[in-house]
Amino acid sequence: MLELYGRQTKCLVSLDSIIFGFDGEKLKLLLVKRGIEESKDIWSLMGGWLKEDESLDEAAHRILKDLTGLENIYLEQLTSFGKPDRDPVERTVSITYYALINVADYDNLDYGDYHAKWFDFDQLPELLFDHKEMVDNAIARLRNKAAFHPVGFELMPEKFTIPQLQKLYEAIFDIEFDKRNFSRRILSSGLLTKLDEKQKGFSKKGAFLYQLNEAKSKKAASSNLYFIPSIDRLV
Amino acid sequence: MLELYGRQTKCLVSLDSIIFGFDGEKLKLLLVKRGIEESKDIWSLMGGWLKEDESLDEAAHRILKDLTGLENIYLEQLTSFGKPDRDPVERTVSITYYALINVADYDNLDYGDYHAKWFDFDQLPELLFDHKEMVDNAIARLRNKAAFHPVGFELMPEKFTIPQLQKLYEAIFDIEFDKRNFSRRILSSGLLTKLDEKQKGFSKKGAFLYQLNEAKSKKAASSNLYFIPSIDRLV
DNA sequence: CCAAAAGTGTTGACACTACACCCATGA
DNA sequence: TCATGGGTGTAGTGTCAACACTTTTGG
Repeated sequence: MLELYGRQTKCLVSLDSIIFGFDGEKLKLLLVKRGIEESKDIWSLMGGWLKEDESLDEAAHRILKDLTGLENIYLEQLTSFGKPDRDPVERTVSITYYALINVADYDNLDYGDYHAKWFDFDQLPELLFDHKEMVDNAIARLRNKAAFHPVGFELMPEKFTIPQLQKLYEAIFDIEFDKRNFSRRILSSGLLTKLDEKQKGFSKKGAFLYQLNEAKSKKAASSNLYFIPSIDRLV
Repeated sequence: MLELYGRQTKCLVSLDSIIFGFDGEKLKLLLVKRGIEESKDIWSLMGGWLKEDESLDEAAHRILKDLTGLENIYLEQLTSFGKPDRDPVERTVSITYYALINVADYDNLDYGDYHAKWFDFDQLPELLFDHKEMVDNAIARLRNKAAFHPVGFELMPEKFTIPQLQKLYEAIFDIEFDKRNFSRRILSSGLLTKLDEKQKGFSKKGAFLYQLNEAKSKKAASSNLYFIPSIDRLV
């Protein structure tokens, strides 16, 4: 180390979480209204300050819970942002996290004073500070991850249909897939268990419901076989 | 945001860089001896504190230069580490960076008082704090990246042979490749220009030297085609 | 002349893309 | 009965892994 601890400048550290959701049709992003003086009408990521005795992961979880009530979400760390003037009020280093959740499981979000709200990912409002850059970074990482790992299931309800899953991947990558190739690929992964039920109310024929095979998907999460065909050059 | 800026705790922020090197035979890691009171004999990553008016990237570059003299290195941000007790002296959040350089280009490193030294990657000494964890994280990222992008060339000298490049990839992944498949894959990428010279002094026959085709490799760096065969399940 | 490393081609298996028609049902 | 979305199969192509022998030359 170059210098002693004593004379170093300290700095605010914040955690900002990018929460992706899926409602069966479109990719969504969760945002809150920041409750402080200026920028009252600007939407923002779920952000807050790192406290004395918590780790980064713990802080990100605590902040998310305080702002939205969401608990036990799998958050993954992304990039740190630290330009000296990124927060005009005071210098802050911000570390981003992201998560994928199923919108239907968490639709009661008007929690506290923060008015968390789901936005269509392709119609985001203006965002605070450099939060747009954080979101761009996160979607890139999500695409990359989704191309090689079966992360999509985290966004689905417990029981889901293949066409629903396809819609999700189409939303993530913003392209369309051939449904024959898509279902072949997904089913051949062996991660899904076909149920004896069909989805009601959406299509007339009804699509079979599937469920994630937990045991197999644990294994698959750690490997890096690529998961979605014709994606390798898009990530 | 949950609370106002004023009453938040500030925190030391440090940058730690993991510098990988290759000497034609083995994968190397650059370490320095930390010059402060306790842990005098512990090797450490290139670390230092974030200052008032610099961005994270700028700080990482400055620190690397101060400790080793290395300049104009391409550093890429990795993960942040922030357990409350990770640095026993005082709470510090550390953001890691990594770089790939050719050992031969930077062998005059006994710079200042820091005694930067290259270690064989498979024979690292005990490291400071959680630096071992940082290194594990970085090698995983390097493998992932190297499997899909032609990053290996950054570690090679300007002119190099295919067998040398193969040794590098074998060092990174710690496995062996079939040399026919390896050279076919590398050459078919079109990134290399064959020179009219052979390497002298190593083998009796001598291997042809190649050079990176800069124009093509710029393009390839941004795409995500996977680069090294039979690697997809290893990353 | 021999040891040591360089260089080179083929084949079988598998995986991907492209593509079109029938099925089941609710309205 | 018809409109809507669900479900399925194949042929062609390309890419990957596996595999062994010849070449060059310094000692």
